[in-house]
Amino acid sequence: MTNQATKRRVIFHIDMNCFYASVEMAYNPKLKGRPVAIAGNPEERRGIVVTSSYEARAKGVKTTMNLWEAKKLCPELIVLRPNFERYRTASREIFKMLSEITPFVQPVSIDEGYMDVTESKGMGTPLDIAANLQKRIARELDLPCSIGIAPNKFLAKMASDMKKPMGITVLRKREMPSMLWPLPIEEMYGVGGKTATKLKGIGIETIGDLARGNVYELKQILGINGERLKNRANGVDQRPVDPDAVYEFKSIGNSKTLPQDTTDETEIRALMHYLAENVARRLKRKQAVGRSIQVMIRYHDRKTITRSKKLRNYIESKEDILIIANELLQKHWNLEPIRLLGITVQDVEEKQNIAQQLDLFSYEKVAGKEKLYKTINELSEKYGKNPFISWNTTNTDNQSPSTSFQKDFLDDFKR
DNA sequence: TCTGGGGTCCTAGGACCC
DNA sequence: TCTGGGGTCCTAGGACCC
Repeated sequence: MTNQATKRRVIFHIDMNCFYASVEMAYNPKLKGRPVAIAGNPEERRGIVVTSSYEARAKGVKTTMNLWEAKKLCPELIVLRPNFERYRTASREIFKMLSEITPFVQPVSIDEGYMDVTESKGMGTPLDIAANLQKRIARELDLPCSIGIAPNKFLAKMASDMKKPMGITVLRKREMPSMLWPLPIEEMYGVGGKTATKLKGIGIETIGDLARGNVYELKQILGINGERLKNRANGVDQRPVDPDAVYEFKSIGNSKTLPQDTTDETEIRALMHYLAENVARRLKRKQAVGRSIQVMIRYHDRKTITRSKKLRNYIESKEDILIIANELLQKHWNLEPIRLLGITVQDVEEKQNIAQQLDLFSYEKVAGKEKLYKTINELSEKYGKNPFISWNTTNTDNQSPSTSFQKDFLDDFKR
Protein backbone atom coordinates (compact mmCIF):
# COMPACT_ATOMS: atom_id res chain seq x y z
CA MET A 1 0.00 0.00 0.00
CA THR A 2 1.19 3.48 -0.75
CA ASN A 3 1.63 5.84 2.12
CA GLN A 4 -0.89 8.58 1.41
CA ALA A 5 0.52 10.93 4.03
CA THR A 6 4.06 11.06 2.76
CA LYS A 7 3.35 10.68 -0.91
CA ARG A 8 4.11 13.67 -3.10
CA ARG A 9 0.86 14.88 -4.57
CA VAL A 10 -0.04 17.00 -7.56
CA ILE A 11 -3.11 19.14 -6.84
CA PHE A 12 -4.93 21.51 -9.19
CA HIS A 13 -7.17 24.36 -8.13
CA ILE A 14 -9.45 25.49 -10.95
CA ASP A 15 -10.90 28.96 -10.57
CA MET A 16 -13.33 30.30 -13.16
CA ASN A 17 -12.65 33.97 -13.89
CA CYS A 18 -15.59 36.38 -13.16
CA PHE A 19 -17.78 33.32 -13.62
CA TYR A 20 -21.31 34.80 -13.86
CA ALA A 21 -20.18 37.67 -16.08
CA SER A 22 -18.18 35.29 -18.28
CA VAL A 23 -21.18 32.97 -18.73
CA GLU A 24 -23.32 35.92 -19.79
CA MET A 25 -20.65 36.97 -22.30
CA ALA A 26 -20.44 33.46 -23.70
CA TYR A 27 -24.20 33.48 -24.04
CA ASN A 28 -24.32 36.92 -25.62
CA PRO A 29 -20.96 37.73 -27.28
CA LYS A 30 -22.02 41.34 -27.87
CA LEU A 31 -21.26 41.89 -24.17
CA LYS A 32 -17.60 41.01 -24.66
CA GLY A 33 -15.18 43.84 -23.94
CA ARG A 34 -17.85 45.85 -22.16
CA PRO A 35 -18.33 46.64 -18.46
CA VAL A 36 -20.86 44.11 -17.22
CA ALA A 37 -22.14 43.58 -13.69
CA ILE A 38 -24.39 40.86 -12.36
CA ALA A 39 -26.52 42.31 -9.58
CA GLY A 40 -29.59 41.64 -7.51
CA ASN A 41 -32.86 43.34 -8.28
CA PRO A 42 -32.05 46.96 -9.22
CA GLU A 43 -35.60 48.04 -8.31
CA GLU A 44 -35.09 46.93 -4.74
CA ARG A 45 -33.06 49.07 -2.43
CA ARG A 46 -30.78 46.16 -1.59
CA GLY A 47 -29.38 45.56 -5.07
CA ILE A 48 -25.67 44.80 -4.91
CA VAL A 49 -23.01 43.70 -7.39
CA VAL A 50 -22.43 39.96 -7.27
CA THR A 51 -19.77 39.74 -9.98
CA SER A 52 -18.44 42.07 -12.65
CA SER A 53 -16.31 41.82 -15.79
CA TYR A 54 -12.69 43.00 -15.85
CA GLU A 55 -13.79 46.06 -17.86
CA ALA A 56 -16.10 47.02 -14.98
CA ARG A 57 -13.48 46.26 -12.35
CA ALA A 58 -11.07 48.58 -14.16
CA LYS A 59 -13.52 51.40 -13.37
CA GLY A 60 -13.52 50.48 -9.68
CA VAL A 61 -16.64 48.30 -9.60
CA LYS A 62 -16.31 45.66 -6.88
CA THR A 63 -18.27 42.70 -5.58
CA THR A 64 -20.84 43.57 -2.83
CA MET A 65 -20.80 47.20 -3.96
CA ASN A 66 -24.15 48.93 -3.96
CA LEU A 67 -25.61 49.26 -7.44
CA TRP A 68 -25.99 53.05 -7.36
CA GLU A 69 -22.40 53.32 -6.21
CA ALA A 70 -21.21 51.12 -9.07
CA LYS A 71 -23.20 53.17 -11.59
CA LYS A 72 -21.63 56.34 -10.26
CA LEU A 73 -18.17 54.94 -10.90
CA CYS A 74 -19.13 53.46 -14.26
CA PRO A 75 -22.20 55.12 -15.85
CA GLU A 76 -22.07 52.88 -18.96
CA LEU A 77 -22.25 49.76 -16.76
CA ILE A 78 -24.45 47.00 -18.20
CA VAL A 79 -26.39 45.48 -15.32
CA LEU A 80 -27.83 41.96 -15.62
CA ARG A 81 -29.95 39.97 -13.22
CA PRO A 82 -28.37 36.65 -12.24
CA ASN A 83 -29.55 33.60 -14.16
CA PHE A 84 -28.57 30.76 -11.85
CA GLU A 85 -29.96 28.03 -14.05
CA ARG A 86 -27.59 29.18 -16.79
CA TYR A 87 -24.63 29.18 -14.36
CA ARG A 88 -25.48 25.75 -12.97
CA THR A 89 -25.61 24.32 -16.48
CA ALA A 90 -22.21 25.78 -17.33
CA SER A 91 -20.83 24.51 -14.02
CA ARG A 92 -22.02 20.97 -14.71
CA GLU A 93 -20.31 21.02 -18.11
CA ILE A 94 -17.06 22.19 -16.56
CA PHE A 95 -17.00 19.54 -13.85
CA LYS A 96 -17.85 16.90 -16.43
CA MET A 97 -14.64 17.87 -18.26
CA LEU A 98 -12.62 17.71 -15.02
CA SER A 99 -13.92 14.24 -14.20
CA GLU A 100 -12.83 12.99 -17.62
CA ILE A 101 -9.27 13.58 -16.41
CA THR A 102 -9.56 12.01 -12.94
CA PRO A 103 -12.28 10.79 -10.57
CA PHE A 104 -10.56 12.76 -7.79
CA VAL A 105 -12.48 16.00 -8.32
CA GLN A 106 -13.84 18.04 -5.42
CA PRO A 107 -16.20 20.88 -6.32
CA VAL A 108 -16.10 23.60 -3.65
CA SER A 109 -18.55 26.03 -5.21
CA ILE A 110 -20.32 26.62 -8.49
CA ASP A 111 -17.15 28.06 -10.05
CA GLU A 112 -14.15 26.41 -8.39
CA GLY A 113 -12.82 23.02 -7.49
CA TYR A 114 -9.81 20.89 -6.71
CA MET A 115 -8.38 17.93 -8.61
CA ASP A 116 -5.80 15.37 -7.53
CA VAL A 117 -3.89 14.44 -10.70
CA THR A 118 -1.07 12.56 -8.94
CA GLU A 119 -2.09 9.35 -10.70
CA SER A 120 -2.89 10.94 -14.06
CA LYS A 121 0.64 10.65 -15.49
CA GLY A 122 -0.60 8.91 -18.61
CA MET A 123 -2.19 12.19 -19.72
CA GLY A 124 1.08 14.13 -19.83
CA THR A 125 2.89 16.43 -17.45
CA PRO A 126 0.79 18.40 -14.98
CA LEU A 127 1.45 21.53 -17.00
CA ASP A 128 0.24 19.80 -20.20
CA ILE A 129 -2.89 18.54 -18.47
CA ALA A 130 -3.65 22.02 -17.14
CA ALA A 131 -3.01 23.73 -20.45
CA ASN A 132 -5.21 21.26 -22.35
CA LEU A 133 -7.99 21.57 -19.81
CA GLN A 134 -7.90 25.35 -19.88
CA LYS A 135 -7.95 25.35 -23.70
CA ARG A 136 -10.83 22.91 -23.81
CA ILE A 137 -12.98 24.94 -21.42
CA ALA A 138 -12.25 28.06 -23.47
CA ARG A 139 -12.90 26.38 -26.81
CA GLU A 140 -16.03 24.40 -25.98
CA LEU A 141 -17.68 26.68 -23.43
CA ASP A 142 -16.07 30.02 -24.25
CA LEU A 143 -15.19 30.47 -20.58
CA PRO A 144 -11.86 31.64 -19.06
CA CYS A 145 -10.29 30.04 -16.01
CA SER A 146 -7.10 30.12 -13.97
CA ILE A 147 -5.37 27.00 -12.72
CA GLY A 148 -3.01 26.61 -9.78
CA ILE A 149 -0.68 23.58 -9.62
CA ALA A 150 0.91 22.68 -6.27
CA PRO A 151 1.64 19.83 -3.84
CA ASN A 152 -1.46 20.58 -1.73
CA LYS A 153 -4.83 22.35 -1.67
CA PHE A 154 -3.73 25.52 0.08
CA LEU A 155 -0.80 26.21 -2.24
CA ALA A 156 -2.91 25.32 -5.31
CA LYS A 157 -5.57 27.78 -4.16
CA MET A 158 -3.02 30.55 -3.63
CA ALA A 159 -1.44 29.74 -7.00
CA SER A 160 -4.66 29.93 -9.02
CA ASP A 161 -5.11 33.46 -7.64
CA MET A 162 -1.75 34.68 -8.93
CA LYS A 163 -2.47 34.96 -12.65
CA LYS A 164 -5.87 36.09 -13.93
CA PRO A 165 -7.50 35.72 -16.33
CA MET A 166 -6.46 32.52 -18.12
CA GLY A 167 -3.38 31.93 -15.99
CA ILE A 168 -1.58 28.72 -15.12
CA THR A 169 0.70 29.00 -12.09
CA VAL A 170 2.97 26.35 -10.63
CA LEU A 171 3.82 26.85 -6.95
CA ARG A 172 6.37 24.38 -5.64
CA LYS A 173 7.52 24.35 -2.03
CA ARG A 174 10.91 25.72 -2.99
CA GLU A 175 9.21 28.68 -4.64
CA MET A 176 7.36 29.75 -1.50
CA PRO A 177 10.03 32.22 -0.32
CA SER A 178 9.89 34.18 -3.58
CA MET A 179 6.24 33.72 -4.61
CA LEU A 180 4.21 33.31 -1.43
CA TRP A 181 5.99 34.81 1.54
CA PRO A 182 6.26 38.39 0.25
CA LEU A 183 2.44 38.65 -0.06
CA PRO A 184 0.60 40.83 2.49
CA ILE A 185 -1.07 38.76 5.19
CA GLU A 186 -4.62 39.71 4.18
CA GLU A 187 -4.14 37.99 0.82
CA MET A 188 -3.77 34.62 2.49
CA TYR A 189 -6.71 32.27 2.09
CA GLY A 190 -8.27 31.83 5.53
CA VAL A 191 -7.22 35.26 6.80
CA GLY A 192 -10.08 37.76 6.82
CA GLY A 193 -10.33 41.28 8.19
CA LYS A 194 -10.50 40.37 11.88
CA THR A 195 -7.64 37.89 11.76
CA ALA A 196 -5.45 40.27 9.72
CA THR A 197 -5.91 43.00 12.34
CA LYS A 198 -4.96 40.62 15.15
CA LEU A 199 -1.91 39.38 13.27
CA LYS A 200 -0.71 42.90 12.51
CA GLY A 201 -1.08 43.58 16.23
CA ILE A 202 1.79 41.17 16.87
CA GLY A 203 3.90 42.47 14.02
CA ILE A 204 2.89 40.00 11.31
CA GLU A 205 2.51 41.85 8.00
CA THR A 206 3.30 39.21 5.36
CA ILE A 207 2.70 35.50 4.86
CA GLY A 208 6.42 35.03 5.45
CA ASP A 209 6.13 36.72 8.86
CA LEU A 210 3.36 34.26 9.72
CA ALA A 211 5.47 31.31 8.54
CA ARG A 212 8.16 32.37 11.03
CA GLY A 213 5.67 33.31 13.77
CA ASN A 214 5.69 31.97 17.31
CA VAL A 215 3.17 29.11 17.65
CA TYR A 216 2.28 29.86 21.28
CA GLU A 217 1.69 33.52 20.58
CA LEU A 218 -0.41 32.63 17.53
CA LYS A 219 -2.48 30.11 19.49
CA GLN A 220 -3.04 32.71 22.17
CA ILE A 221 -4.67 35.20 19.81
CA LEU A 222 -6.29 32.81 17.27
CA GLY A 223 -6.80 29.51 19.08
CA ILE A 224 -6.25 26.32 17.13
CA ASN A 225 -6.57 28.32 13.92
CA GLY A 226 -3.28 30.09 14.71
CA GLU A 227 -1.34 26.86 14.45
CA ARG A 228 -3.14 25.82 11.31
CA LEU A 229 -2.48 29.12 9.57
CA LYS A 230 1.21 28.97 10.45
CA ASN A 231 1.38 25.47 8.97
CA ARG A 232 -0.32 26.60 5.79
CA ALA A 233 2.08 29.54 5.50
CA ASN A 234 4.86 26.95 5.60
CA GLY A 235 3.22 24.95 2.86
CA VAL A 236 1.89 22.21 5.17
CA ASP A 237 -1.64 21.07 4.31
CA GLN A 238 -2.60 17.38 4.39
CA ARG A 239 -6.28 17.73 3.47
CA PRO A 240 -7.18 15.18 0.78
CA VAL A 241 -9.18 15.99 -2.34
CA ASP A 242 -12.54 14.50 -1.35
CA PRO A 243 -15.00 13.85 -4.21
CA ASP A 244 -17.75 12.93 -1.72
CA ALA A 245 -17.57 16.13 0.31
CA VAL A 246 -20.09 17.79 -2.00
CA TYR A 247 -22.77 15.25 -1.02
CA GLU A 248 -22.22 15.65 2.71
CA PHE A 249 -24.12 18.92 3.08
CA LYS A 250 -24.96 19.81 6.66
CA SER A 251 -27.52 22.57 6.39
CA ILE A 252 -29.97 24.06 3.94
CA GLY A 253 -31.22 27.57 4.50
CA ASN A 254 -32.96 30.51 2.92
CA SER A 255 -32.98 34.12 4.04
CA LYS A 256 -34.39 37.32 2.64
CA THR A 257 -34.00 41.02 3.27
CA LEU A 258 -37.37 42.78 3.30
CA PRO A 259 -38.06 45.72 0.95
CA GLN A 260 -38.38 47.87 4.08
CA ASP A 261 -37.79 47.19 7.74
CA THR A 262 -41.10 46.12 9.20
CA THR A 263 -43.03 45.10 12.30
CA ASP A 264 -46.11 44.13 10.26
CA GLU A 265 -47.12 40.63 11.29
CA THR A 266 -48.90 39.84 8.03
CA GLU A 267 -45.80 40.64 6.05
CA ILE A 268 -43.59 38.69 8.44
CA ARG A 269 -45.85 35.65 8.35
CA ALA A 270 -45.89 35.72 4.57
CA LEU A 271 -42.11 35.83 4.48
CA MET A 272 -41.79 32.93 6.95
CA HIS A 273 -44.14 30.95 4.72
CA TYR A 274 -42.07 31.70 1.67
CA LEU A 275 -38.80 30.77 3.40
CA ALA A 276 -40.16 27.49 4.80
CA GLU A 277 -41.51 26.54 1.39
CA ASN A 278 -38.17 27.24 -0.26
CA VAL A 279 -36.19 25.22 2.26
CA ALA A 280 -38.65 22.30 2.10
CA ARG A 281 -38.47 22.25 -1.69
CA ARG A 282 -34.67 22.13 -1.65
CA LEU A 283 -34.68 19.42 1.03
CA LYS A 284 -36.99 17.39 -1.13
CA ARG A 285 -34.85 17.89 -4.23
CA LYS A 286 -31.92 16.45 -2.29
CA GLN A 287 -34.01 13.64 -0.80
CA ALA A 288 -33.00 14.80 2.66
CA VAL A 289 -34.47 15.45 6.11
CA GLY A 290 -33.27 17.59 9.05
CA ARG A 291 -33.24 17.48 12.83
CA SER A 292 -32.68 21.08 13.87
CA ILE A 293 -34.32 24.34 12.85
CA GLN A 294 -32.63 27.72 13.07
CA VAL A 295 -34.26 31.12 12.70
CA MET A 296 -32.21 34.22 11.98
CA ILE A 297 -33.53 37.70 12.72
CA ARG A 298 -31.67 40.79 11.54
CA TYR A 299 -33.06 43.97 13.07
CA HIS A 300 -33.23 47.49 11.62
CA ASP A 301 -29.84 48.32 13.21
CA ARG A 302 -28.29 45.17 11.63
CA LYS A 303 -28.00 43.48 14.96
CA THR A 304 -28.50 39.80 14.16
CA ILE A 305 -29.57 36.94 16.35
CA THR A 306 -29.93 33.24 15.62
CA ARG A 307 -32.10 30.91 17.63
CA SER A 308 -32.31 27.19 17.04
CA LYS A 309 -34.09 24.16 18.28
CA LYS A 310 -32.95 20.60 18.10
CA LEU A 311 -35.75 18.09 17.51
CA ARG A 312 -36.03 14.55 18.64
CA ASN A 313 -36.87 13.36 15.16
CA TYR A 314 -36.24 14.27 11.55
CA ILE A 315 -38.64 16.51 9.68
CA GLU A 316 -38.95 17.50 6.05
CA SER A 317 -42.30 19.09 5.25
CA LYS A 318 -42.93 22.78 4.87
CA GLU A 319 -45.62 22.59 7.57
CA ASP A 320 -43.33 21.03 10.16
CA ILE A 321 -40.51 23.44 9.43
CA LEU A 322 -42.88 26.39 9.65
CA ILE A 323 -44.34 25.30 12.99
CA ILE A 324 -40.93 25.20 14.68
CA ALA A 325 -39.66 28.32 12.93
CA ASN A 326 -42.71 30.34 13.91
CA GLU A 327 -42.43 29.13 17.46
CA LEU A 328 -38.82 30.31 17.61
CA LEU A 329 -39.70 33.64 16.01
CA GLN A 330 -42.57 34.26 18.41
CA LYS A 331 -40.43 33.42 21.40
CA HIS A 332 -37.42 35.53 20.50
CA TRP A 333 -38.54 38.49 18.37
CA ASN A 334 -38.22 41.60 20.52
CA LEU A 335 -40.84 43.41 18.36
CA GLU A 336 -38.31 45.86 16.92
CA PRO A 337 -38.41 46.42 13.13
CA ILE A 338 -37.02 43.48 11.19
CA ARG A 339 -34.70 43.85 8.20
CA LEU A 340 -34.07 40.20 7.32
CA LEU A 341 -35.43 36.80 8.22
CA GLY A 342 -33.89 33.40 7.61
CA ILE A 343 -34.81 29.77 8.17
CA THR A 344 -32.17 27.05 8.10
CA VAL A 345 -32.57 23.31 8.51
CA GLN A 346 -29.50 21.83 10.22
CA ASP A 347 -28.33 18.32 11.04
CA VAL A 348 -29.36 17.36 7.54
CA GLU A 349 -29.17 13.75 6.41
CA GLU A 350 -30.06 12.06 3.19
CA LYS A 351 -33.10 9.83 3.63
CA GLN A 352 -31.24 6.74 2.45
CA ASN A 353 -28.78 7.18 5.33
CA ILE A 354 -31.59 7.64 7.81
CA ALA A 355 -33.23 4.28 7.28
CA GLN A 356 -30.94 2.45 9.73
CA GLN A 357 -31.26 5.20 12.30
CA LEU A 358 -35.03 5.10 12.02
CA ASP A 359 -34.86 1.45 12.96
CA LEU A 360 -32.90 2.38 16.05
CA PHE A 361 -35.53 4.66 17.44
CA SER A 362 -38.57 2.78 16.32
CA TYR A 363 -40.01 1.42 19.52
CA GLU A 364 -41.36 -1.77 18.11
CA LYS A 365 -39.70 -4.42 16.07
CA VAL A 366 -40.37 -3.67 12.44
CA ALA A 367 -40.23 -6.28 9.73
CA GLY A 368 -38.47 -3.91 7.37
CA LYS A 369 -37.83 -0.30 6.55
CA GLU A 370 -40.60 -0.38 3.97
CA LYS A 371 -43.18 -1.14 6.55
CA LEU A 372 -41.98 1.65 8.77
CA TYR A 373 -42.03 4.16 5.95
CA LYS A 374 -45.44 2.95 4.86
CA THR A 375 -46.78 3.42 8.35
CA ILE A 376 -45.30 6.89 8.66
CA ASN A 377 -46.80 7.89 5.34
CA GLU A 378 -50.23 6.54 6.18
CA LEU A 379 -50.26 8.31 9.49
CA SER A 380 -48.98 11.51 7.92
CA GLU A 381 -51.97 11.35 5.59
CA LYS A 382 -54.31 10.62 8.41
CA TYR A 383 -53.11 13.37 10.70
CA GLY A 384 -52.02 15.77 7.97
CA LYS A 385 -48.65 16.05 9.60
CA ASN A 386 -45.44 14.11 10.13
CA PRO A 387 -45.92 11.98 13.24
CA PHE A 388 -42.20 12.03 13.92
CA ILE A 389 -42.22 15.67 14.81
CA SER A 390 -41.73 16.35 18.47
CA TRP A 391 -40.37 18.88 20.92
CA ASN A 392 -37.46 18.42 23.23
CA THR A 393 -38.53 20.83 25.92
CA THR A 394 -40.60 19.81 28.88
CA ASN A 395 -42.34 23.15 28.58
CA THR A 396 -46.03 22.57 29.05
CA ASP A 397 -47.13 25.37 26.73
CA ASN A 398 -46.18 23.51 23.57
CA GLN A 399 -47.06 20.12 24.83
CA SER A 400 -50.48 20.00 23.37
CA PRO A 401 -50.31 19.11 19.68
CA SER A 402 -47.04 17.22 19.66
CA THR A 403 -47.20 14.88 22.61
CA SER A 404 -50.79 13.87 22.22
CA PHE A 405 -50.18 13.57 18.55
CA GLN A 406 -47.20 11.33 19.03
CA LYS A 407 -49.15 9.22 21.42
CA ASP A 408 -51.84 8.71 18.78
CA PHE A 409 -49.17 7.76 16.36
CA LEU A 410 -47.60 5.22 18.67
CA ASP A 411 -50.97 3.71 19.46
CA ASP A 412 -51.68 3.21 15.80
CA PHE A 413 -48.21 1.98 15.20
CA LYS A 414 -48.37 -0.74 17.80
CA ARG A 415 -51.38 -2.34 16.26
C1' DT B 1 -27.78 56.42 1.25
C1' DC B 2 -24.03 51.79 2.93
C1' DT B 3 -23.46 46.57 3.13
C1' DG B 4 -27.24 39.98 -0.31
C1' DG B 5 -27.51 35.21 0.29
C1' DG B 6 -25.49 30.60 0.36
C1' DG B 7 -22.65 27.91 3.24
C1' DT B 8 -18.69 25.65 6.78
C1' DC B 9 -16.06 25.33 10.88
C1' DC B 10 -14.81 26.71 15.55
C1' DT B 11 -15.53 28.34 20.36
C1' DA B 12 -17.56 28.84 24.74
C1' DG B 13 -20.80 28.24 28.42
C1' DG B 14 -24.35 25.61 30.72
C1' DA B 15 -26.74 21.23 31.60
C1' DC B 16 -26.19 16.74 32.69
C1' DC B 17 -24.01 12.31 33.61
C1' DC B 18 -20.53 9.32 35.62
C1' DT C 1 -21.24 17.21 54.09
C1' DC C 2 -18.61 18.63 50.44
C1' DT C 3 -17.42 18.93 46.04
C1' DG C 4 -12.80 16.89 41.53
C1' DG C 5 -12.59 16.09 36.82
C1' DG C 6 -13.88 14.25 32.34
C1' DG C 7 -17.06 13.78 28.56
C1' DT C 8 -21.11 14.81 25.66
C1' DC C 9 -24.97 17.43 24.05
C1' DC C 10 -27.24 21.73 23.11
C1' DT C 11 -27.34 26.59 22.02
C1' DA C 12 -25.56 31.07 20.39
C1' DG C 13 -22.40 33.62 18.10
C1' DG C 14 -18.15 34.72 15.42
C1' DA C 15 -15.04 34.34 11.46
C1' DC C 16 -14.41 33.19 6.92
C1' DC C 17 -15.34 32.03 1.99
C1' DC C 18 -17.75 32.40 -2.65
